[in-house]
Amino acid sequence: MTNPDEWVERFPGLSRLEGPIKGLLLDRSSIISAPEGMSIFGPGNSPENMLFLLDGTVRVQQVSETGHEIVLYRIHAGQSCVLTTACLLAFEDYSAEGITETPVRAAAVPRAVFDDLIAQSKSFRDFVFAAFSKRITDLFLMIDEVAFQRLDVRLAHKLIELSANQNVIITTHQKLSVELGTAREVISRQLQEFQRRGWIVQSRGRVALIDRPHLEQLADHNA
Amino acid sequence: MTNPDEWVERFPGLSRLEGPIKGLLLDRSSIISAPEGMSIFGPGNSPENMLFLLDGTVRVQQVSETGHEIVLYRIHAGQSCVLTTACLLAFEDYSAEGITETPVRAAAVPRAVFDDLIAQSKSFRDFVFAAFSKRITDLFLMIDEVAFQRLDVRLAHKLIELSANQNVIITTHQKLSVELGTAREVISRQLQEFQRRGWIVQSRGRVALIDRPHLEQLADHNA
DNA sequence: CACCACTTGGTGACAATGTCACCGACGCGC
DNA sequence: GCGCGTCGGTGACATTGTCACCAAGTGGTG
Repeated sequence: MTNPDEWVERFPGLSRLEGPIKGLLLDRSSIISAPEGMSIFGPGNSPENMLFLLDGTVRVQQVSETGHEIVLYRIHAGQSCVLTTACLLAFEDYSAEGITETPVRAAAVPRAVFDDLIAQSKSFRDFVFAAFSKRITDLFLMIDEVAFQRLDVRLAHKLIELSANQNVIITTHQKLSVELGTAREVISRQLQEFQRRGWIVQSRGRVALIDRPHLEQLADHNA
Repeated sequence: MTNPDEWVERFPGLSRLEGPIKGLLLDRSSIISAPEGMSIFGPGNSPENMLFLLDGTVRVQQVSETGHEIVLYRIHAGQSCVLTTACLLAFEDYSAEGITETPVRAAAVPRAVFDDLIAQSKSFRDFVFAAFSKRITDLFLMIDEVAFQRLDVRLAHKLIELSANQNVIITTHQKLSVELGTAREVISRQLQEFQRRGWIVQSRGRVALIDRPHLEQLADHNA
């Protein structure tokens, strides 16, 4: 029941669950996999199950009526898609979409089991509400950024976030513009400016971070 | 237990609750009031209770580190502050604030009772999750608007929303700029343009809608 | 009433960002 | 090689944000 090999133990928020609850979760869930670049939920594709991500990341993005795209957030290993799933169930016609950014493994929990868990376990309730709360406060922050933050600051921030200990980012100007909800030309100009200052070096489909301290200083500017 | 005078009956999402659950909710909650213009939650002011709004509206807005403000959403009679409260409890240091826009009456439910209700009633769970989901999808839409929608379209939309069957809106350019997360000067210019077109008439602290059809047409443009 | 402080709104110059049309360079399959 | 799609660059222009400043209204006070 508390076998340390089970996936539940690797979830920071779930390892503290009561023993029988863990058993229920393990018995009634199944492990699924998906390759990179696959849409796991989106318009006309509501999943039947609540997903708990074991490995990989899922990018959640949105396409507006004007044709513009923007990345809303990412779901990483150890987090759940519960809120996005819940939104899909509640409002069939919303436009967000979840796409695997890497090969992904996840535990799928049927809705009925999910509801049982909520009813029976305070720890599980706390986990779910914490996830909702975190997501909502993150969305508040994102609104603030999109509305008020300068683009050079946001871009520097995003470069550092995407680099994740590497000094080279494999991406295109187009993809970066979707990350920030702006136009490709704007990204091109900003990256040119960063390169002129000697902070980065660009090549086709690639950005190399040369002067991380300066980028971080700009990124922290009023953030 | 199902007395039609009780406040629960006036909540679209709660009137279908099981009888004993209604009783618990009624017995363990208390009715509170607040005057207009009061901050009912915000930084350094976490409420002890979950609130269910009986009368009035609460405006939730945010102040960024740059000093800019933006209105995130409103809570109307028949809705709950649950998610905002949950966020406050989970993340003490977030910057959103709830302000009464009218005199307000609300039912206050202690956290422990709230947790009991979640555990015991599927209907109550559905109510709470629907509220969370609606809020999150609304925030998605807001991000889309802030990032991609033209300001004239957003302003026309906001004027119609704020007018609510009246043809006169009592507000200032400053307040409108906070609604849309932009600058006062920008609002002034747009309203001048609307007035030049004969759609509105401005006076100090007041906007009169003259040509609602044209405003609506602009507001629906790509939305 | 005069005086003062504050709010509200107007204005022009300029910066930052978004939009559009177009171009050349690169990579890939044939 | 050739064609074709992706990637990035560029200039002109529109929209929006920022800043400094001003003028008119509003309300309080002596």
